[in-house]
Amino acid sequence: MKSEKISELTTNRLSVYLRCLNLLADAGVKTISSQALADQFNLNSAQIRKDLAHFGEFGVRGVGYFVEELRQHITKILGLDSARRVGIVGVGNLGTALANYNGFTASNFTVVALFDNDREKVGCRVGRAGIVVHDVRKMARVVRAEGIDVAVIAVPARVAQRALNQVMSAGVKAVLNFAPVRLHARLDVKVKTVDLTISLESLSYYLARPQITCVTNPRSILPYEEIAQREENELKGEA
Amino acid sequence: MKSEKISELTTNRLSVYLRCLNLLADAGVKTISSQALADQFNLNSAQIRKDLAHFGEFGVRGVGYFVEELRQHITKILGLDSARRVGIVGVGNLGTALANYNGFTASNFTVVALFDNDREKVGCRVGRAGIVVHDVRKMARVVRAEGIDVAVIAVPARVAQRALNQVMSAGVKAVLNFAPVRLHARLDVKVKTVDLTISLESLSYYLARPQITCVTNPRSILPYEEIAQREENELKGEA
DNA sequence: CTCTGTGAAGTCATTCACAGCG
DNA sequence: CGCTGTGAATGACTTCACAGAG
Repeated sequence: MKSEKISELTTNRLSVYLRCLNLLADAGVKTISSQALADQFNLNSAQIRKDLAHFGEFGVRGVGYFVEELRQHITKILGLDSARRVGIVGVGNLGTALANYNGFTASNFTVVALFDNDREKVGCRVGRAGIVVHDVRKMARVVRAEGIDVAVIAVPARVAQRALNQVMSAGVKAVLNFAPVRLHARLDVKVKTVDLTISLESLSYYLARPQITCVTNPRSILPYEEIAQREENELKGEA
Repeated sequence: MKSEKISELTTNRLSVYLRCLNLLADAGVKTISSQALADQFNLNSAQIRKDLAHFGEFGVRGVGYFVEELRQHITKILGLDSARRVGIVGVGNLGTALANYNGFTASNFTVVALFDNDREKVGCRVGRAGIVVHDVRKMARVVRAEGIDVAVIAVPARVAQRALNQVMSAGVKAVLNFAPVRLHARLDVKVKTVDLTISLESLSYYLARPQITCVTNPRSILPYEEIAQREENELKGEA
C-alpha cells in the first residue's frame, strides 16, 4: 500500500466496484478480470487496475481477481468493515426519509440519533426504528454518548452553516450535506455535498438542448435496446 | 454563442453562479467582478470568465458583470426560464419526501404526478399539494396528458432499470435517478444519478484515514474560524 | 497463452498571464 | 487605471500499449 493521495474519483469508483463484486459473489462467481469488470459499467480496464494498484497487488496474472478476496480488500479500504453511527440534523421531509432509508445498512451505517431545533419535534420518535429526536443544543453530549461518527445535514440552506458548525463543535469529522449551499469546514472535517438544485438545473440545461448527444453513458446503446424491448413487451394495454 | 460541447462541470458551476447572483440581486448589488464572484466559493476567476465566455460576452471591461443581466442570461442558458413538469416514479420514503420538497420551485420545476406499481398506493393523494398517485402502467398516458418533461426515479435499485425503460418509452428525455445502480439509457435521454451509497462509502474512506487532509474545500480556514466562534457563543449550557 | 501492473502518451480541465477595451 | 476575454502553460485524469508473471 503506497501512501500517495487518492482522488475522490477513485474512491467513488471503488464503491462502484464493491457493489458489483457483492453481486458477483452472491451469484457464485469466483474470479473476474479487470476487462470483464470494466464491461459492466463502460469503463476502461486499465482504470480499474490502476485504481486497485494504489492499494496493493490484488490480482493474479493470467487469471484476474478473486471475487471474494477483492470484495474483502475493498470493504476494508473503504472502511466499511467497522460499523459507523450516523446522526441526522433536521427532521423535515428529507431528514425523516433518510431516517427510514435502508440503503445505509448495506454499507454498515446505522442512524442512531436525530436532531432538530423545533421544540415540537424534540423528544418524538421517528420512523420504523423509533429513533429519538434530540434538541440540537444537546448535540455535543449526544454525539459523545452515542458515539456518532457521521452527521447528515438535512436542514434548510439558510441554517446549514450553523448546523455544520454545531456538528464540528461536537467533534464529528465526516458530514453528508443535502443543503444547497457551499459550506465552510475545518480542514480536518470531510464534507460531501449532495446538491439536488445543481443536479436539476444541469438536467434542465440538457433539456433545453435536445440536439446535444448525451455525454454521460456513452457506448451503452446495444445492451439497452434489448432490455427495452423485453420491458416494453411486459407493458400491456399502453399505447 | 459558440456551439462547442459544454462539459457537465461547467453546467454545474453555472448553477452555482446563478444561486449566488440571485442572492446578490436580492441584496441590491448591481455589478460584480469575476474575482469577487470567485472569492465566494474558492474558485479561480479565469474559470468563471471561461465558463461564461462559452455563451457570449457578458462582461464589461474595467467594471465586471451586471448582476441582474448576468442572472437573466444564466437563467436562460440553463433553460430555467421555461417551467418544467416533473413526475416521480416510486412513492416510498424518498419519493414522498421529494414530492414535498420545496427546492424544486425555485428552479421552476413543479411535481405534477407520482407513479407506483403498488395497488394500495394508486389513486392516493400525497403531501401538502395532494398530488395523485398513478399506476406505473399508465405512465405514457399521464406523461402526455400532464406534459411531463422530467422524471425522478425513486424506486429500489432492483427495479430502477425497469422504471427507466418505462420512463423512456413514455417519451421523457431527462431523468434524475436516486437508485444506486448504473442505468443504461438511450443516447437521446439524459440521466443524472444521485448515488447516496457512493457518497456515504466515499465519506467512510476518509473517516478511516484521519491523517489525510481534506482535499475538497481548501483555502477555507480563516473565514470559518470566525463564524464558528460566533456560533459557539450562541450555544449556552453545553460543554 | 491470458491477464496484471505500469511507464508513456493522450485527453480534458484548470490556472496563468497578458493584450486590449472601456 | 481595472477587469474582461483568451492563448499558452500547467496539472489532473484516462487510455494505450507492452513487459513480464503465472
